[in-house]
Amino acid sequence: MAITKAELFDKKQVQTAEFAKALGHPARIAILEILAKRDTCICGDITEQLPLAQSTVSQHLKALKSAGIIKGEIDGVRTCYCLDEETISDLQEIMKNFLTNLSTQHSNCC
Amino acid sequence: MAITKAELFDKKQVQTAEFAKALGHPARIAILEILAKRDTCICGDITEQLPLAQSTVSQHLKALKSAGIIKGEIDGVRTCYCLDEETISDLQEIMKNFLTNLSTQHSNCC
DNA sequence: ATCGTATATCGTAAATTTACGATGAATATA
DNA sequence: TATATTCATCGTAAATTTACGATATACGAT
Repeated sequence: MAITKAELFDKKQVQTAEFAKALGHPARIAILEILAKRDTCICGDITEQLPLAQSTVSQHLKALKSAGIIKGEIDGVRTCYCLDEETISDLQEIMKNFLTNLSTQHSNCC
Repeated sequence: MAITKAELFDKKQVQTAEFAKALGHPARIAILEILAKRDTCICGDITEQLPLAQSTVSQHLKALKSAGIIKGEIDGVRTCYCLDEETISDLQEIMKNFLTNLSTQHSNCC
């Protein structure tokens, strides 16, 4: 079962894992980089820049959105996507903390 | 198909996503934290500290190992796991770069 | 040589992910 | 109003992930 026993872990651990998971696909990394390159919101042209079908891109966008990393606003026919700076700050903080905790000490190992 | 069209993306993007994916489960986050808490290597007691079966923990360890984030050395009957400081440095660098690139500028959005 | 312990691997089941085409809903344009 | 465009969602298929128990392997201890 791909049931993740998330409830058996720390809230913090679950949150860290969820953010990491949201970044766990090259298409989503690429989407975030595309959004970052712009100083304005972006609509449909995301799909054109990726080697994936429109519906697939839409799915990845949904994943990023439900992780809170991007925002999407409807603007007429189009949907306007951009980064959610606030969540990205959190993400940055969480990852930094997690990773620096990993990298302190550890001398007499393997 | 869960076939990730990884070859269609940047090497850097694929690497970033792979690292993120390796961190994308609370059990793996927990394992890394357990390993970090020790200044010595750790063997079997990892399983005892997690709400998962031994075989499942072994699978997660394997995932972390093949991402290069931990090392495992056989020591008699037991296997001794510890963090791979070098990869963690890389990981830190990669994540920092990626995330700070996301968080620069972006004013006139949504 | 046998027994017990530690850990990896195998087999399996269920859920999830990734991907695509087709369809639907909403809006802009002719 | 009819048509075209944009994007989300549905249906579906295949691969992967997560999880477990059972088994295999390898070593240490008796």
